[in-house]
Amino acid sequence: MGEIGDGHIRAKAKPKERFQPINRKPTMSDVARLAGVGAMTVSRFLSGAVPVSEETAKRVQIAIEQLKYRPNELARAFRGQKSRSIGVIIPYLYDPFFATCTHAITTVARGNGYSVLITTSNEDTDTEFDEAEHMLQHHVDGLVVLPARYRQTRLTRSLFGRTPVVIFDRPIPDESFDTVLVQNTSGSHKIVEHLVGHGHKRIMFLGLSRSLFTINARFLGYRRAMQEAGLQEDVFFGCQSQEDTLKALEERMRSSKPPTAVFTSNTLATRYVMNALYHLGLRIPGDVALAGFDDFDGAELTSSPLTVIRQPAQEMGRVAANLLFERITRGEIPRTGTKVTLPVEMVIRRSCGCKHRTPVLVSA
Amino acid sequence: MGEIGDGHIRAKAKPKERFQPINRKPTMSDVARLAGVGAMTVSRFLSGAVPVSEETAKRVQIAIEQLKYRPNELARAFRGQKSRSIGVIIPYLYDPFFATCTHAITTVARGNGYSVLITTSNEDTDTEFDEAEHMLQHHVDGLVVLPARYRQTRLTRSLFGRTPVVIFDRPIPDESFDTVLVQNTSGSHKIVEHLVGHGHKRIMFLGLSRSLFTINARFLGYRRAMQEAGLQEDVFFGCQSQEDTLKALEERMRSSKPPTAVFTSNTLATRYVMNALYHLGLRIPGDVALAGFDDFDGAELTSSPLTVIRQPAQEMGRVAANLLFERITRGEIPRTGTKVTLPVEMVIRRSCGCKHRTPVLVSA
DNA sequence: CTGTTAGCGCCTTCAA
DNA sequence: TTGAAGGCGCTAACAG
Repeated sequence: MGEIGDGHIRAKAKPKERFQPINRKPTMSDVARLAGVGAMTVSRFLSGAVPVSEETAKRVQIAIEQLKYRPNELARAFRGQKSRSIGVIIPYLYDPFFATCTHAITTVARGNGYSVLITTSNEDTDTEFDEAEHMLQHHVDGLVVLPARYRQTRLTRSLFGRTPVVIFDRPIPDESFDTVLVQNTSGSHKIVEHLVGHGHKRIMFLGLSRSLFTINARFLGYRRAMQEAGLQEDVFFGCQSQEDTLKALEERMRSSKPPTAVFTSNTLATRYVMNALYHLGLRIPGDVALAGFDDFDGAELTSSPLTVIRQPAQEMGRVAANLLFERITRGEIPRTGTKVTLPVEMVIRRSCGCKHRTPVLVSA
Repeated sequence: MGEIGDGHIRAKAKPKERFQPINRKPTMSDVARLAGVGAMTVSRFLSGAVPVSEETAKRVQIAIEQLKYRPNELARAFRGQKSRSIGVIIPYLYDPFFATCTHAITTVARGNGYSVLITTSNEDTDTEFDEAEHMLQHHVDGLVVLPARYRQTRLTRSLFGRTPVVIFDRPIPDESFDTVLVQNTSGSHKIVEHLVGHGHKRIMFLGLSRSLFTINARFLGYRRAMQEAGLQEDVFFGCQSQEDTLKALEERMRSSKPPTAVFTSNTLATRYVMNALYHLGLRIPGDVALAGFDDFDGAELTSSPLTVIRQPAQEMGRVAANLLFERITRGEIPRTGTKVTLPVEMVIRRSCGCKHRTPVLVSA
């Protein structure tokens, strides 16, 4: 008793009701009552934007601590019509490349005082659509989407209304979205050129499917490099599984003109090919040289450290997030989205035939 | 004109205001007005819990589609005092193990109609604390936390109040939290036993620091296995970097009684050791056998496919999320949390000296 | 089966 | 510098 604010309990409060009724989180007016001020004063104290007298501030501060008051972000978001959260939709979280991008996004978001709502589409366009809906219902202030690749995307500008969206890693037809990509084509062009430089004439390309944007773009780089060198293409699409890859590779290697070098267009294909080569008893780079698109943890530990094109995953995430926050801040949706294409690097190790003991980086 | 509901526009509506005023997302009452019903009818139609006449339902349905109405989850959450979202705090998203766990958590969450708010602590206890605060302000209905390991944790039951929390992978002192772990000790015991079975007498242990729960637990498994075999320990803590690891390993390998086998207690140590051995010109398993805790993508591609203990990352995530949702549903916070310890598997490849061409799984 | 009222916690607006 | 009123969109509780 005798506490500051004692006399300010509203008359209509039931006798048993103390400052912090059990089982209910303290609200701003609880704090206000305890501090003997109006709720608005507490609000202003919290926002810091409007001056509050020192004396009052102290009382409010004490009340907040006493009640362990935490502002209700839900109410804030509801009231303010903005949630201060962004959504991220990616195919899989366990893909190291996606995870790294996402990590960068969350870091930027934190820097802007934003929360990140995350979900996975499992590469399914329907799931992706549903999750986008879900995020919009949650009134995220913006979205970063790494679109699922199978079937036709269902993401359109009209779905998102005035909510900014940044499309990531794989473009979608709608021109109005901001998009962040990497140099898929010139990267693979560079690395195939490197293989050509080693004197290879028969360089095989392996990939999952030409219907995938990134894979196709990488294929085009390979094609261009081969054409420029006056060499004949040797292409296999269909690295669905270890078995398919092995079968395809075995057939080619047993042919009269087997490839002397192989270029794999993503990590999975690289893995499959390495296993297949091991299975076939072929040494890298002695029997076949190997180079791949996309670096991965452990690429330096393989029997022959891999030469690869490295994508700037962190940078991609950062750029995408910054682009998004710019849009959120500006509040305007462009008719034509910004397209950013980030450079990649070639990491020269030994699988291509180079002799370096340590990796060499080359911008591509 | 003549449209159903035309006559129901409230008189007080300004003349220019049509059903969907530009630049404002449609609300439930917009829908209600257009359908010529009360807002509650729309609410009930949406919830599906209370019957609505077929005729009315149709009108509401049409109005919803016409306005492209989307329920405002923010308002729902605010109103209902629950956000239908859970929070996940992990050290790094780009750690494949963490990412895989998180993926499983998001999958379970989606199954329950929940959203996932995710953030990273960067292994910093202060960041972790702040982020936990932040999530609580967002009124998440529950949290899964993979605690940062350095310094003392600042997470306590009182911080979270009545919000359920599941602690993950690394326990913290507070007994009241539900916790999901794996068999760190018995897993490493098993794999060291396996090395002993190969006839090794001098088996070295390498790890980052004994102050880390998981590393210490794995060390204890090593210690027990060595004691049981009557062998002498050979331990190095301090695999901070490639250099430190190389230095320590080099010294031991040049000694009069060099280890004939090495057990590494996490992926990073494994990587460092592999690089170091390569650098020292030692072959695996010819010169030194190697076995590690924690499997990783590509472990089968290394010059000598690695024998490892595999943690059930997906399963861990699933179990943790399910535990959390049980608590959320029940709504009661236990005095003493449930402790779940999941089994691990030994994946026998060739780095230990086994001759299998394909991996062999052994429960540990 | 349907409508009305009230209020969740906060902050904008207005008044003192 | 401070307070009071009102309403964001939704739904529980209570009529009808």
